[in-house]
Amino acid sequence: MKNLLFEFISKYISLTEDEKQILINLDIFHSFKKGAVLLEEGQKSNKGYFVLKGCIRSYYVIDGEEKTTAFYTEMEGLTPSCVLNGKCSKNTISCVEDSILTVSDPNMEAEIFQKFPKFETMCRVLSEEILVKQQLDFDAFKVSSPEQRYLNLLEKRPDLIQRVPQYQLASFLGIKPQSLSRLRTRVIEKNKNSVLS
Amino acid sequence: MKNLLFEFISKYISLTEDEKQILINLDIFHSFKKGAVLLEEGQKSNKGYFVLKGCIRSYYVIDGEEKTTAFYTEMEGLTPSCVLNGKCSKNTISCVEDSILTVSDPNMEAEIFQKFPKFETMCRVLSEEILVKQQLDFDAFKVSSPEQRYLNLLEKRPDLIQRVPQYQLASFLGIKPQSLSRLRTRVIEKNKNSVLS
DNA sequence: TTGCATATTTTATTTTTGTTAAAATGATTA
DNA sequence: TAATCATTTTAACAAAAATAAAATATGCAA
Repeated sequence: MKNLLFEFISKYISLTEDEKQILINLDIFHSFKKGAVLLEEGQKSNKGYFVLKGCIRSYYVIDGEEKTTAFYTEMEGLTPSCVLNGKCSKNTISCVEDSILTVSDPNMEAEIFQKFPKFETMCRVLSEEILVKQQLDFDAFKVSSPEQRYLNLLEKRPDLIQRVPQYQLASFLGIKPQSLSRLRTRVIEKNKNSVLS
Repeated sequence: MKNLLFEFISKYISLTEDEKQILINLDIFHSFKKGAVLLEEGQKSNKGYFVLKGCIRSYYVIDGEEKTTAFYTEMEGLTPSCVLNGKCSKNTISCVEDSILTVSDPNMEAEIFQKFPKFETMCRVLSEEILVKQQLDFDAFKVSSPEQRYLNLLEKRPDLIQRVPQYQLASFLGIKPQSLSRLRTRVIEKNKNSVLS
């Protein structure tokens, strides 16, 4: 598991064995069972997560209904908003599958950044990359119809459609589960026709 | 104008006069006329922008129609995706108003980061803050109806509704100009009733 | 200033999604 | 296995958005 993390880090900076050992000594690797709650609505937390294996999701409960807004899978990281703004969380973070995650907090980061400035450089670069990626995702969401969003998801993250229940995908796509069900039959119908012709 | 920038920076780090002078010497302050294009679709660029005064927007041209996805106003910054991924830009960045911006590129950043590591810390923190803020915006967008999005914009960025043509706001809200027009009359109608009762 | 061209907003018709309710299917476990 | 709970599908109807077309506003040149 550790190697997954170091392989990922190696894309940005190179670490000596000593540096790796220091990271390991921070005891950041943790396993969670499917359904485990990492952050509960109304609570505060200073923990950030990085997915080595598995899948976690963020959701809000609005008028008694779960609204899923994000999924994080292998090699994706998440810092809940409450870590930075100190407010109570409006959303819940939980594991969709059994997962292996790294867990860290600002104190640990400060310690590492002080010891290895290149680690802060990596985090800056990573953060900027993710920001750009998310901006593109947001753009695509805005300019697309629900059907286009579904087709786009099918292309870009086909695994999610397998790993995650449809009613969670629906709010992730900004629509209701019933609409997603309808939309899918429509898409399948169209494909039939285009294959025939 | 310079003071606006230094005031902003002072929220994150403190700069000596020498450090400020070095920043000024980089010649990052530039004025642009309304309509000026900062980045054109299909082009590459390594320039990032920070708005000191004015307003710039990002838009895509899809099937001959402009789809506005973002506005940046005072004290907001933008790094186009092509700066990081090196690909041709899919969107256009242009000035909605006469604007005063800082313009920078990765080389300039590298130079500053090397001279003042605290500057890189600021950029990391800023980037993480913006990332969290954008995630919250994206979440709110997903769980809201167009009408709720409009009301939310009215509350959070009322200036935009004054500064920007309605058809640009529409795609920013993920709908067509026609729908926004109808939606507004609906909202006004509701307000009438609630004022009467 | 008028008149024209373009930009922007509004108004009708069609399509899609939301809503509510219920049924069908699938998974879990007592 | 039956019983329960979770998830997906289907149906009917209301509401909202997309599409298409018209109306209005704006900027600019003669």
